Amino acid sequence: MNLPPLIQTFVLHFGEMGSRWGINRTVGQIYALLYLSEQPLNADQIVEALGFSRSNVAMGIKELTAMKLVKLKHIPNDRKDYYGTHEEIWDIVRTLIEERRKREVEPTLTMLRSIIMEQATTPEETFAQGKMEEMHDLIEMLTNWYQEMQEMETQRLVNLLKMGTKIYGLYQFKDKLTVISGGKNKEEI
Amino acid sequence: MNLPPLIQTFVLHFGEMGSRWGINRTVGQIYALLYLSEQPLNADQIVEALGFSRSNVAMGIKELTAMKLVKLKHIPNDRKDYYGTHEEIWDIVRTLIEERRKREVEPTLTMLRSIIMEQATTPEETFAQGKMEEMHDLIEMLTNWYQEMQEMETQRLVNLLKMGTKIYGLYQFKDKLTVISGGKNKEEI
DNA sequence: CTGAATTTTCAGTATTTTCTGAAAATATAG
DNA sequence: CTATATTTTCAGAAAATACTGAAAATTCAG
Repeated sequence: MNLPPLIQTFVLHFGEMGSRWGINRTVGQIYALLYLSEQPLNADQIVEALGFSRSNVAMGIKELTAMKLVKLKHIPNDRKDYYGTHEEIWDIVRTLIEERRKREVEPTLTMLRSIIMEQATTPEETFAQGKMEEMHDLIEMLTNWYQEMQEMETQRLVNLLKMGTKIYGLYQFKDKLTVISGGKNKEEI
Repeated sequence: MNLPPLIQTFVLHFGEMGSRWGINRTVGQIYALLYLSEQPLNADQIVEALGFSRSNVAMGIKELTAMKLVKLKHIPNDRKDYYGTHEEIWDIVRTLIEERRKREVEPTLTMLRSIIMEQATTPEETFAQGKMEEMHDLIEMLTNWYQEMQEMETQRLVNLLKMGTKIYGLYQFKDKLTVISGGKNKEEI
């Protein structure tokens, strides 16, 4: 590995973190490198920077592409494939969450629903079903909430997050608010 | 493994999911089993239910205890150690997030801060620092937001989540709102 | 087409992680 | 204290995962 120390630290850290999140070290490092790079990089440049085998890099790129975290780009008059990340960081967050939702949350909800449907035959099973239903409802609530956030444009989302729980203060006044905001432009809140 | 099919499905699914989240299959299954169980279980009961070795179960319990997901309990007139999960599901969510924050988010923020402090010597490094700063600020914003949510009592949090983005409609009226909510009980929003 | 450049695949090897049995440590009843 | 019940540790075996080089497939300029 032959990188400016400042970049190397980040790349290594990201590799380690990746392995705690079901992403292997190689893949984490490749992603980190691309994230920090102003221009897209080709596979040989990645090999040069990180010191993995060419085939390992190919596999890493394949995985990142499947996760929609990395996009193939082309440079005029160059036959090589170049790869880059989303430039907007919020798009990265959205992609990450969306992919996990599809691959993990949805299958889990499906599994839970089908178990809840079954007829329990012992008190033990009845209790377990209750717990699973509770989990199902929680996951569904969080998913729905997230889905709404997903649809919001970034700037509004950021404002809302910065606002934090102060917004809850507003919620307490929602009834009063309906009154003044009423009339021609009355809005359902 | 010798479990009612309805419970077994959940336990196996949870084990697989665990491995995508940096938790090993055994640990995931032990947790799932304890989650579904009305009474706390001892290590032998877990061995019996899941078919792992006694030592593997001991290690799994140790890990879950370190993550604060499982608590040691005792049953009168029984020398054995029993283990159970939080009974309130929101406590589980809070614990999960809090532990990841401590183990992953905080070290990452520390690393990013220290890199951002360094003096860049090339345009490449300067660009990379900019990206790292962007990431730092994003993580910090999400963490702060989460921290506020963390402090909220569960029922309020649930209301807020169910409310979803509708709350954003209120935000648009916050200036008007200050007017009516003013007077003796004026509140800063 | 042809052939050079490039990417992808894959079988085998290396590494890492998980799991086990046996032994050590700890706790407690008598 | 002693004996027994129980939990924990840990070195090595087993399994899973990651990585490589070589070969196959694909792409595209001429």
